[in-house]
Amino acid sequence: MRQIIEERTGSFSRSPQLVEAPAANLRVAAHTTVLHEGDPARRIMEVVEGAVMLTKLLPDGRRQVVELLGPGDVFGLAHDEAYACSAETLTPSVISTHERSALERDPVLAARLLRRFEAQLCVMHSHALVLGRMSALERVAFFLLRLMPEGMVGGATLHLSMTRQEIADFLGLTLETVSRAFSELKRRGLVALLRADEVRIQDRGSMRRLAGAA
Amino acid sequence: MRQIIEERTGSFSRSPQLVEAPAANLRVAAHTTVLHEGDPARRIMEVVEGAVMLTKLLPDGRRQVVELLGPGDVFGLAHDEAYACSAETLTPSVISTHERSALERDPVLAARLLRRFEAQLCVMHSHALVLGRMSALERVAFFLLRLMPEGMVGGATLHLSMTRQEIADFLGLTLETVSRAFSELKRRGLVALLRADEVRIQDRGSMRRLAGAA
DNA sequence: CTCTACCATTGAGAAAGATCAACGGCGGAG
DNA sequence: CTCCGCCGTTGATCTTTCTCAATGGTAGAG
Repeated sequence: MRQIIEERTGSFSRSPQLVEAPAANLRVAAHTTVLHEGDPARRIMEVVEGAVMLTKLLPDGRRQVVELLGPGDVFGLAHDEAYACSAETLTPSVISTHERSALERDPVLAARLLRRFEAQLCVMHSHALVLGRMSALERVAFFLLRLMPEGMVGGATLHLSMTRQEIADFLGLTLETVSRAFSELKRRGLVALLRADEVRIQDRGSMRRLAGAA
Repeated sequence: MRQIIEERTGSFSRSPQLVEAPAANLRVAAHTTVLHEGDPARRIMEVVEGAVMLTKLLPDGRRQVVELLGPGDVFGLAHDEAYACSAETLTPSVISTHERSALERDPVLAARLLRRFEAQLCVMHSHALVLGRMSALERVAFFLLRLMPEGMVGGATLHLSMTRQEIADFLGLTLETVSRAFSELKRRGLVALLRADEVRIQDRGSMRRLAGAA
């Protein structure tokens, strides 16, 4: 896996204190595992460009995609010195990495991470509501609204860079249930499927109602 | 609700910069709603003593307990200037509150919050795995292990300060399913129920296996 | 151009959990 | 002390989602 295409020292978050804790920018292909759950947690990372998913596994192989990340989001968090999640790119991405020790030395970095952690924690709270209390159809509606930037015009079509299995692992469903939910949304006219991975939201109002005011 | 019993200016995190952003410690009775989802987010809070649960509601009344907090944990997070969750005490608690602006002025506070956010984000990742991929029995086992401090001796009994409904709302189940799971764990000898809210873990190994190495 | 993965869709049957309902116990109010 | 109300338990049934299985589409390799 780890098909890191390019690595260069970062022009990102450079500051006088950072002499021995350099930031590095990685350019990574799609479908690359950037880090592994359980590995020693040496660095903390930010998505600069692209999309990354964080996953956790149960011993028997059940998988949960715990978070979907875009530009600005932070990952590589540690519990007991080990990464709590694996991270895999969904699209070609640029990732900025920092020594963990830089957190104590670089207040600008620390402040940015603090703001971002707060945002990501709020998103996780919403996701808990989705996973704990929403039906399959509601989950898929929520997922599509979350991907579709608010200001996006009605005509624009959304490209999904996830398979049905990945969406299912994110929403706590099976791939068949996700597929059925897509078909149901299409049948109700809330959504148009140009291709399996090309979606247009037709009736945003009904989608929002389904997703519980997302 | 809001039965605040006592308020006093905090001896907590006092620092020279904090002249106009004082910390305040609140002493709060059990079963008190400390803040409401949607209210303007003016302050950020830390649990000093006691236990707090964060909840979110869907428009039709379905509820999810998104996080359980103990001493050191932070809440009062905001999305768009409004609290993302309601917060309710489970036991009599002491809560320290800070102006949000203190975050920019008090680096000690900011550093503490950064560490805590990272820990809470990791816990939320685990919880997503629980909600998305675990069976009812596994969820309840996970819940009990999470409450039972690691070092706790076999003989010690755990007091649950949550009703079956609250546990269900935390685990994404119904209260009946939670009750059945407790009975099943008892029947299998993994747990002893002295009273409905008094539990002893009898077979920690089997519990850990059920909970997927929690 | 064709073949071949892989991915998505759809259907039928099974299982887990939700819902509806009745009963029992414990604790606080009077 | 007794009553009443809330909470928990258990049972029966129903719904949703999972599981298993077959079929169809699409994109990349040869």
